[in-house]
Amino acid sequence: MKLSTKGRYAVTAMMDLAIHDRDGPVTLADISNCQGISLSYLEQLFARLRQSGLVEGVRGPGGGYRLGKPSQQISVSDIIVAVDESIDNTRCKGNKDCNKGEKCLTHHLWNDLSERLYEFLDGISLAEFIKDPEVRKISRRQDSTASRIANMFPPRSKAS
Amino acid sequence: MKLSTKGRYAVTAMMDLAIHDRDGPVTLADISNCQGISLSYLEQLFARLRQSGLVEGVRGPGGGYRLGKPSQQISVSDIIVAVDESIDNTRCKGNKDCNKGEKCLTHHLWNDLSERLYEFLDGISLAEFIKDPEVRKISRRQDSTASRIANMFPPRSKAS
DNA sequence: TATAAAACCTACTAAATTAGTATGGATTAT
DNA sequence: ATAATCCATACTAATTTAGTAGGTTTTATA
Repeated sequence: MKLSTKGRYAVTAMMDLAIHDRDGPVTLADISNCQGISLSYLEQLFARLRQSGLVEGVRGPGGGYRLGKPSQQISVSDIIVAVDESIDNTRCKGNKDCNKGEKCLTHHLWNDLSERLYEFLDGISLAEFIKDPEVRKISRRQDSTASRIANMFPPRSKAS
Repeated sequence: MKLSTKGRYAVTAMMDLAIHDRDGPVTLADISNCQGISLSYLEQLFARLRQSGLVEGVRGPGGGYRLGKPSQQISVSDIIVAVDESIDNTRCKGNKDCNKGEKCLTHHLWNDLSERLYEFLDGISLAEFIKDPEVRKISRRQDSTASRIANMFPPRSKAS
């Protein structure tokens, strides 16, 4: 279990999808503008998310990405595991056979901790976030057609 | 809250100190040998840990590092915060004033998540790990004089 | 008191990861 | 046909992680 800005980008992008789930697909250009992440980098992240079945892409105009399954079934762990590579954290995987005895003891303890952390984040689903009162406000403000049209004239700050 | 191999090194090194707490100070050379981390890198990490009061150094022969406070009072969060720099994760700190409205909403949600994670890891102390049955076995095996002498003739693999 | 073990300190370099750029193709609504 | 969008690959830049090198200071102990 690793947690870096890369994972944060993926999680916040997925939150975005969850928030607008009923408004139809969200384009990466939107997320890029809204969250200040480069478009191509997002594409790389979403390639992974797609491979893991967490999102599905819709091609062509009006397309974008939408969640690959209900937000209740997508956990924070799922997202992080999808984008961060495996990390193979100790060689011996906590089997404590990598250097007989003490050397591996701390690896074993670390693996226990890592496992607890994973389970903790696995217990938090995307669905929890869209229940946030702030989210409901935003979400209500944008009916699907309005947001669709708005998406066609994005603010275009400077994020390519 | 960030979680990288750097944080892992610090946590496992601290576990080492906690395990051998009653055996007198543990040298960085030992940890370097046992865990395969370079000595100088450990020195850098321990400089931080010392600044945070999590460890105290004992100079001279027979010296090393020991815990700066009881293992019950040192949480995993404490350790990670000490070594990983702040990460200033979103500019606006979840105040949602960094770009009026939606842009910041996901930041806000991320901060909530980050906070929950922090609290989770803050609830796990070093003391919990040394209760592990494997640990007690190792710990019992090494009385203080034996380990002291052993430390003077380290295995010296290749870690400088 | 000389010696060596260790912490402590600083500057530099190497490796890995994260992030971004560039370019083009494939699909599809309009 | 056009343009919006996903999709894919290759490359570069920036940042972080990790290690190297060279010291100094402190201190137990022979």
